[in-house]
Amino acid sequence: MTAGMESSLAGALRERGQRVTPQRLMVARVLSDLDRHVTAEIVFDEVSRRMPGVSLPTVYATLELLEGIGLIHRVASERGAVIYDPRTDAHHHLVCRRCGAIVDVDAPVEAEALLSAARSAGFAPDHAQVVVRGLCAACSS
Amino acid sequence: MTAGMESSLAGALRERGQRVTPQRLMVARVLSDLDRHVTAEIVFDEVSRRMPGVSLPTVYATLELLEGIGLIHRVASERGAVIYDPRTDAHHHLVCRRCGAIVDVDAPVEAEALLSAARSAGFAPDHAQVVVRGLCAACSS
DNA sequence: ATGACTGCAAACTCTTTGCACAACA
DNA sequence: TGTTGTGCAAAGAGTTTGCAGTCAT
Repeated sequence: MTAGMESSLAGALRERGQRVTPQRLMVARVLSDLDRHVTAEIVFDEVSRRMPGVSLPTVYATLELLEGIGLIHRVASERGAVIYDPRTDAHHHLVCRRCGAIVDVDAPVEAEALLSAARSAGFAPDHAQVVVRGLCAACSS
Repeated sequence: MTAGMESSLAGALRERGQRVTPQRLMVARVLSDLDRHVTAEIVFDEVSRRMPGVSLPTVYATLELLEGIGLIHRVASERGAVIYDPRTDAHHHLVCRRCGAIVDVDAPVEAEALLSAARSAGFAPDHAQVVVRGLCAACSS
């Protein structure tokens, strides 16, 4: 039983003494509804459809906020635009260096040693994510 | 005994029927001399110092070429600019989501299962790289 | 000789910033 | 009521593209 992203966000904001605004809630709702890799632009388009007038800078700011809270992850992106992923459970990504396609992979990877090493170095890790770069099926033929 | 990046590049180019140009060789030489995470801009500056007149688009094209050959790796980048890494042996990266700092980590990670899964999906992987996102020591205080 | 590569300049995309107004707490 | 957050517009950074001329093969 997972709390919706909207309520998780609301809780985190109150905890931090930040404001719960309709724009932020809408961005969270759109992310959990779309439930796939998205760019700021994609989120903006969908948010605009449901709540006209929300600005692109607000969407960017909210995505950053959600990442800081840990409700979404930022994925290494190929073609300029940053990709955000509403899936925060353990999984990894294949990234095509030619077309930029990003595909989920659910094979397990033991990265605890890496996270420990990170902490020893004074680094406060959010999460470890494997990025496999290469060519997708379409681009390698 | 590792072949210098320049000669590796020259060999790969001849094998592919592509041209061995002084600009390409210089980009390779600069990368192996700098021997650290670099942006296209950094490479361009150093190449320009040694061989004035080389253009930024040529540097971009050559970096892409070198990545395709496997002589350098592209690293997930935080702040706009793409980071290239001349180290191609197994290692991973800590990325600070606040200041964009990227630090090497040499802890081992078993990613064979992931690479197999990638191949099964028709994906032709170049390499697997773990990206640990979080806050660096300076930014978490 | 000839086709690939380079340089130049401009365009393009994505993202951030500054400032005035609005609205959550 | 006092900030924090938002919208608007513009700027900024990084990268790519088109084209004419050059050069490796």
